[in-house]
Formats: sequence, structure tokens, C-alpha cells
Amino acid sequence: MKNIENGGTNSNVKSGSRTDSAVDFGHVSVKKVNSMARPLIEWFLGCQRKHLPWRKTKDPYRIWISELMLQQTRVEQAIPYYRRFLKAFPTLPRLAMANQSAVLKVWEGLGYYRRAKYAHEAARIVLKDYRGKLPNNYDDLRALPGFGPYTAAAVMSIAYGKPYAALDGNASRVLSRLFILQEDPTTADAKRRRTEILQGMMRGSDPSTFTQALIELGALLCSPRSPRCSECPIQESCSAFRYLPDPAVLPIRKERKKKPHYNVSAGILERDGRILLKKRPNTGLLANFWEFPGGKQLANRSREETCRIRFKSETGIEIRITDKICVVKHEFTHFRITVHFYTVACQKSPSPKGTARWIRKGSLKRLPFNLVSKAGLEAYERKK
DNA sequence: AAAACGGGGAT
DNA sequence: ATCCCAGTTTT
Ligand code: SF4
Repeated sequence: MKNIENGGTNSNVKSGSRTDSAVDFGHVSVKKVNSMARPLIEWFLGCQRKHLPWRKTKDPYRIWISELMLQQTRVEQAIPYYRRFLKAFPTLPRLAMANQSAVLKVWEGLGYYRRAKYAHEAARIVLKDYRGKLPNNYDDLRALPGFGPYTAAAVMSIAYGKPYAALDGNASRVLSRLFILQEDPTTADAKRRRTEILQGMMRGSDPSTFTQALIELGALLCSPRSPRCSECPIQESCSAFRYLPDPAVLPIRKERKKKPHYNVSAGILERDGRILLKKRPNTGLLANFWEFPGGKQLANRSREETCRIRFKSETGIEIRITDKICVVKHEFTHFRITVHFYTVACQKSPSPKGTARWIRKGSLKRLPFNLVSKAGLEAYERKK
């Protein structure tokens, strides 16, 4: 089995026809690679979090949804979403037949909303091309939207029991410490190399158990900040534990760029029990989410003027400011914003342009909003 | 290779 | 305030 991919497009590692003893991991010991799986798996069988909802199944659809939700997302945060999602869409065909906005609404609050879009798209493809069953094949999975090297390998190993190496942040961190890999783990080279090592490590083990065991080790013991080496089942094999005063110095991390900050003004316009909202574009940040019309602070303008001008350009509607509602601060992945909410009024009941719509207040609960809009709306309802 | 893409919890 | 999480896609 191979799932190593070259720079960018992974196929899980291609190692030709080399035998075990010929596998070369540089200074990574073959003996160590071969001796680690057993204690790791024994520890996992005794100490894993058996209550995690996705541990109760090997249904490829459910494993897929769990892996998708867990991308860059903490276990505790994903659990309620996993339950709600599978209650709403119990099977892959049910997901495929669902309305895209319904899928997005269930995902609301979980972040990285492209994942919801991909889940829906992939489900439709699988229903059409694979009779509703996720393909039992790495390359076919990789071809589906949202299936990168990790997710494809995770489904192949965890659900289908095939020996594909699933390299996630946990597995990568454990490898960094186990073999004192001082390279930057984010490069294509490092990923390829680490996937190879993983493939060697999982040889001879049950792939489903091994994949979950290594990830669980990274989550429970070999944590980013303070690894609990004294409880670690592979302590004896671990070079970082043996040679470094503090294994937590690995993996090395690159310094981050500072986040820019923007001020934003937004207007809340209500008329005849309806509120004027704007749907965000189909791509990019918070794609297809709804929000209050407004925009970034304009140079040499007041916040109120900014609100009025931005509101007009997004909706075509002339408004005047009637009151200030609240100020909401929020942090996204790459920037921070401070949003100034105002109540606004207009002359008649004009029809909006673009993606702006009058939404009945009773319908708000069916539309997806991010935390900023929710905070603005809540403050508005409270103040009225 | 780098940037874009959310939100929350831990330190 | 900073890090980073069961990563993938686009640029
Ligand atoms: S001994 Fe410590 S550093 Fe090494 S794998 Fe175990 S928890 Fe991680």
C-alpha cells in the first residue's frame, strides 16, 4: 500500500518494491520503527477515549464526517456537531439530497465552512458515481472535494482497514519527538518523509487501530506544550525523551505574522417585521453566510458616514443613522476586526440590489450567521 | 511555498 | 496575547 505523495499532490508514499529491511529512513532506526506499534496499540486499547462517538463505528460515511469535522478542530468542539450532523443527515444519500443551506446551517459555528460545502458536493458525487458508498480506494477518495492526503488515508485505514498512513498534526508531532526530527514539519519534503516512516511503523499492525492509536497518543500524552512522558507507552523508543531536557521544544515552529486590524461599520435596518440582510459571496471568508450590510472604515470618514456609504453601495438603499447599538470585536485566522453596529432608517420600503434581501425575523434562525452578526443581532433585540 | 480559511481552549 | 488544533485548496 502506498499513500506518499510528491510535493503537493500526495498518493501516500510510493516506496517501490523495497522490503522491510531495505527501508531507509535516514537516521531513523528501522528497529525502533518496528518495535513501537505493539506497546502503542496496547496502551490505546486500554486508555483510549472509548466514548467518542466516532469510536463506536467503522461506517465509512461516519468516519469521513468525523475526520472532516476534526480538521483543525478540537475534539470537544466537534462532538456536538458530529451528533447533530448525523441526526440531520444519517446516511450519505441523505446528505447528498439535502439542501446546501441546510448543511451549512448545521455547520454554523464550527468554522472552516468550505468543509460543509465539500461534504455536500462529495456526497452528491458519491451518490451519482459510486451508488452512495464511499469508494474503498485511496485515489478515488482523493479525487473527491475536501479529501486531502490525511482524510483519504484516515478513511482508508480507520474505516476500511487498509494500511494507509494518516499524517495529521498529532502523528507528525509524535514523530518529531520520537526521532528528534528538527526539520520544519510543514514542508512537502517533511510530509513525504514522515508518511514513509508511518507506513513503516504501521506494517504488521491493524491499520485502523494503529492510525487511531498514534493520533490518540498525540492528543492525550504527547501534547504540544507539556507531553506526559512518564505515562507514555513508547517512552523507551523515544529519542526526545531520552536525549532532550524538554521534548516539547519539538516540533520547531515558525514565527507567525502579526494580524492586521480593521474597523467595520454595519447597519441594522428593520421595516414591517423584516430585516435587511446581505448574503456573502459563494467563495472566500464565511462563504454564503448572511450579514448586516456595511463595510470597512473609509479613510477620512466618520464611522457613521462609513456605515451610510457602505450600506448604500451594498444594498442600493439610502439610510440615516438612528442609534448606535454595540461594538463587537472578533478575531479571524488572518486578521482582527472591530465592528460598529448602528440602527438605521430609510424612507420607503425599497427593494434592495445585489445579494441583499428583506428577511422576515422569524426566518432568521434558518440562515447561517457568524459570531459577529449573532452578537450584533442579539444586542439589537436586547436594546429594542 | 505561502496564503486563505473559523472558532475555541489552553497557557 | 499567542499557539494550535484528527488539513485542504487556491494562488
Ligand atoms: S516519551 Fe514523551 S515525547 Fe516521547 S512520544 Fe512519549 S510523550 Fe511524546
